[in-house]
Amino acid sequence: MKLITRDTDYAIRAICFMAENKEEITSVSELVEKLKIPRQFLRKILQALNKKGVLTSFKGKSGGFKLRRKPQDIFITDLIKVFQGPLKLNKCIFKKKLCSSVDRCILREKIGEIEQRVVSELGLITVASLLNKR
Amino acid sequence: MKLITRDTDYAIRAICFMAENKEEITSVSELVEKLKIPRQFLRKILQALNKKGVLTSFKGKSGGFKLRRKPQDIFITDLIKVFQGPLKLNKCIFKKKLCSSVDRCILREKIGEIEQRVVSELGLITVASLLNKR
DNA sequence: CTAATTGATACTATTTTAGTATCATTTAAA
DNA sequence: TTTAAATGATACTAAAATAGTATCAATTAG
Ligand code: FES
Ligand code: FES
Repeated sequence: MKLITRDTDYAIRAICFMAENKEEITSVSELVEKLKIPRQFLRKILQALNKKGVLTSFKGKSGGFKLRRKPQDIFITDLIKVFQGPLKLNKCIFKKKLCSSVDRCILREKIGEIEQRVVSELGLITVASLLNKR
Repeated sequence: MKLITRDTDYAIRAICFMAENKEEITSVSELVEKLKIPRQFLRKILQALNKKGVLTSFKGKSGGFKLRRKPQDIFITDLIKVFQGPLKLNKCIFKKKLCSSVDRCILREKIGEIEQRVVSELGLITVASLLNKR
């Protein structure tokens, strides 16, 4: 049961690197060298982050990527959403068929509550908060 | 991001059925008919539950399965563990490499805390609690 | 002009989840 | 005692999600 998949993971690392290393523009080549992430996979990830408005991209020679927002305004949940879709643990497991003859399902309710918790806890974590304590 | 996979789901339904329907022994055939779960898949699931001590099995004609414990003593987390292994959201995503040059990782800590929450919330749900409100 | 870069897109590989098939063994009951 | 209905064990297949690769086109600093 993974809360964070590989692409989200790599995205977090890349963004942390870019946030620390204050050069305005960082290229894939530099990230590959420093973080040892497979090149094409990382490219795909950064392109997605660009499309979703987390990064800005610069084409051509000496191009690369740059954070579009400040580290304290980039939430881990944003990144999870980009790669893993909306943060839902829920998804009406029982298709409303069985687990309640009445029209409410205890298990689903409970999972809904848990989800709220997870979302709100995760919702507090920003890229900046991952860097602070270094 | 699924908190509960299909096999766990089916296990819960089957066990709820067996808990309600107070006949001592329930056969796969009956469950298949009532719950519309694929036969072989359900068999595999019930066999696993038997091995893990949740159910007892009875071989031969008119055999089947029976709850080994009372519904209030069967926790959803037990079932999750049977099919999905230990309840961990954690798994040191960053392999201790990057996200802290100091030797602690904020993200991991946070996820650890969230995990505790999830586990303790889920830990309160029993099969009995799913049936009560009908 | 050209080498270094991103954009777009299609493809492949691996792992996890879901489901099937089959034969052996057990047992209640005709 | 035979037999049909059950589980035990195990190996197999299918589908979906995750992880990663390959390639060519467009852009741009130098
Ligand atoms: S999970 Fe959908 S009705 Fe219970
Ligand atoms: S997740 Fe392992 S060191 Fe941060």
